[in-house]
Amino acid sequence: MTRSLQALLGGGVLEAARGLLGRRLRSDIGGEVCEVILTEVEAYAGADDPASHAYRGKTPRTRTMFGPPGHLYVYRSYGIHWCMNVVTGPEGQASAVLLRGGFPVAGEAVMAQRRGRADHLTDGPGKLCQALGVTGANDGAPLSEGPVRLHDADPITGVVIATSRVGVGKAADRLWRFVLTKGV
DNA sequence: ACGAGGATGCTCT
DNA sequence: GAGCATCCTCGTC
Repeated sequence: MTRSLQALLGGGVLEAARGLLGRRLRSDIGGEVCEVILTEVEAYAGADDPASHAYRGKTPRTRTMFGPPGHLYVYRSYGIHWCMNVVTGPEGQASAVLLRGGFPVAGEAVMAQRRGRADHLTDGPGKLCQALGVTGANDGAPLSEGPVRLHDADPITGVVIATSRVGVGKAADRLWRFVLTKGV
């Protein structure tokens, strides 16, 4: 019996990030069901993390990160793309896990249509949101019962590699990007 | 396989 | 007005 998803997300952000790897993420949006297994995530520790959007306190954009764990924090990146996070830790503590990639296990045709190409469907945070149909409209949605859900089941296991976060200049010494690779 | 450069618009100072 | 938690295309090797 694995630790429940709810308990995992309510705890420390690094443990939550590692614990999200290998889990199923499903979207039911626009009448289409798509699902991936998460393979790449990054941890952002709110007030303790200069690289976090929430580092300088609560703003209109970051309000959902200060809310309860287990909800989506979706923001627009570089004016073009959507990126999604899973809010973690106790309410009031703005930590979150950025979902950067996965591999498709359902709805590949829909993902390809949304992406406008057949390859590189979910290997990047903006691509993952586009493939799953996630937009700012999903910001704040609970992952337990909304259009985007995390399965509370045993995750796929493998070798986890830790690196510095992508596109982040601040706190580059923190190896808070976690990638799930195939086990031997 | 890899790297450089441009597109694009919201957020906060 | 500066700075982005990015992606795509087109050039090299």
